[in-house]
Amino acid sequence: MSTSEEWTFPADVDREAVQNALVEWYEADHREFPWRRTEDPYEILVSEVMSQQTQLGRVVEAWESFLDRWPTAAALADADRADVVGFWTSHSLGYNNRAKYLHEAAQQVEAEFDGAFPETPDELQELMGVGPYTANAVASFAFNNGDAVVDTNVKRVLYRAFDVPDDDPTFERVAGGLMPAGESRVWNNAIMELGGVACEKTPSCDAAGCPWREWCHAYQTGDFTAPDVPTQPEFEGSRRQMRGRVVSVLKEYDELALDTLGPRVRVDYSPDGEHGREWLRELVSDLADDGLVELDESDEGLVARLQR
DNA sequence: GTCCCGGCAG
DNA sequence: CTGCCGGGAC
Repeated sequence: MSTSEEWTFPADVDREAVQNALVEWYEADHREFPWRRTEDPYEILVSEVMSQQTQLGRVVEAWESFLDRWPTAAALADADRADVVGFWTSHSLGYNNRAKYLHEAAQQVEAEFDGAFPETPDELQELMGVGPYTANAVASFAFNNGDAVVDTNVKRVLYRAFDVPDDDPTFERVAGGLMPAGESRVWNNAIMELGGVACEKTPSCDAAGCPWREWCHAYQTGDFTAPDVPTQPEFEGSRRQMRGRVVSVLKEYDELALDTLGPRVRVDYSPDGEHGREWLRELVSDLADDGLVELDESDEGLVARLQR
């Protein structure tokens, strides 16, 4: 195990051979995803946002029908927020905030970039919901103009193959240094493919024909430890689950009084109980602060609806 | 239970 | 830097 100070790429390893081996391995065979056949930055951004914390297999259908409904950034920018969030929840795409971010990003492209999609990682990061990973991914896959992406896959691969210390700035430096200049499109696809089908948590080096076996520190030593990924809190019964239910229920109605919404969110809802009106009002109020839900006074008291 | 091509707000 | 954000698949 090495430390992060002065970590340098192993001197006895031929970087160019490492690069070529991976690119050739990728080009010989890889999974076909529809977003790997487009260079439209909007279409790629949609795929990247959907892919965050959601398995790729489940994204394919959602991606196609999302683009069917909102084919361009301009079309999405004109959509109602409620429709975009409603689509998100009905396709079980997770974190509804990401639907809002995507909607906002589309509006930024129209308003701040005059309809011309940004092409550099720095400009892309100005879009809502786009951080370092997504910016480099879109710049790479749409414009072949990105830096090395660093996600949990890439970290795991570098950590195992070259014993890179588990430290974000080091991962970034090493990933950047390993990427062949001007080839971000194929490279970032290839290294993430490696993490996805060969160097998974439980690795399949031989079965997947990993192209780095001859250099791989883990393959040599048999120690396939991976960097720690913070384990997520329990989902069942969580606040996140309840938020999801609120959005999912509101999608089916124009508006709903809190005491009508409550029982559809929790079977044990009772207005004055522990998980009652106060609890629900706070939950919905936070969703309102997030821009996902609206909360209004009416004759029947407080009513909630998806935010337009 | 654990994983999944992160990012935002405080 | 920390807490938080959904939900299906395995």
